[in-house]
Amino acid sequence: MQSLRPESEEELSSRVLALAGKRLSELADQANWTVPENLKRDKGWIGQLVELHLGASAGNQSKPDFQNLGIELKTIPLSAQHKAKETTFVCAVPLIRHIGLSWQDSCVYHKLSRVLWLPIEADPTISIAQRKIGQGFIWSPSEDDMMILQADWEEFMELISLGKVETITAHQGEYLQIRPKAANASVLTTTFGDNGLKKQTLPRGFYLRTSFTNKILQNQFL
DNA sequence: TGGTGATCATAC
DNA sequence: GTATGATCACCA
Repeated sequence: MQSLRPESEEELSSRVLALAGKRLSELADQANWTVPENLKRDKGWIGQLVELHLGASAGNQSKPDFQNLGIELKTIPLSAQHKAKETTFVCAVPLIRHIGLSWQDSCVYHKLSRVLWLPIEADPTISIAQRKIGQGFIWSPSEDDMMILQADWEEFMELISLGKVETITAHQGEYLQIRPKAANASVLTTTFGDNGLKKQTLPRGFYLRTSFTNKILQNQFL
C-alpha cells in the first residue's frame, strides 16, 4: 500500500485524526509489514510506517515530508506518563560553507516552520505491535519559541564559525542542542579548526530537547 | 535514572 | 559520506 499525498492541510488533518487510537499492528498489517520485536535495529520503523499511511513523499530527499504543503512529519515517542521520551532530530549541523548563513536561511528554521507532530506510545512495557498512535496536530513555533530557537542557533553557529565545534556539548542550548549524528564514532566529515585549517570531525545534528517538545504537547492538550 | 554521547538501517 | 527515519545505552 501507499497512500496518495494529501492535497491540503485539511485532508492531512483528517487522515491524522483517523490514525488516532490505532495500534501499530493495524498499520503494519495494512501495509503488509512485519512488526519488529524491538527497535534496536529498526529505529526509523515507526516513522516510515506513518509516512506511508499519511502519504508523505518517501525517499531520502532533503525536502519536507509533505512537499506540496511545506509540512515536516515528526513522531514523538511517549513514556507511560505521556511525556516525550526522546529528543527530536532536526537536521545536520553545517560545518562548512556556513559563513554569512542567516537564521531564516538555516535548516532548523525551515524544518520547524510547520511540523505535523504525531505522538505515539513508547512505554517499553507495551509491545511495539500494541502501541497506539496518539492525536497528531500541525504546529508552528510561537514568536517566543522562534526567538529562543534563533538565539540558540546563533550561539552555536558563532562557535562553529570560530572553529570550536568540538567544544560544544549537549548541555548547551535552551531548546536546541548539538549531538553526534552518525552511524558510529569513526565517521568523519570536514570542518575548520580554530587555527583556520581544514580538519575532519564527527558529524553532528541539531536536536530539540524533550523539555521543548513537552511544552509543545502541553500547550496543545492543555 | 535522565540526559548525553553513540549508534542502527537503508538509499544513493 | 549524506540524506532519510530515529532510539540505544551508559554514566554522572
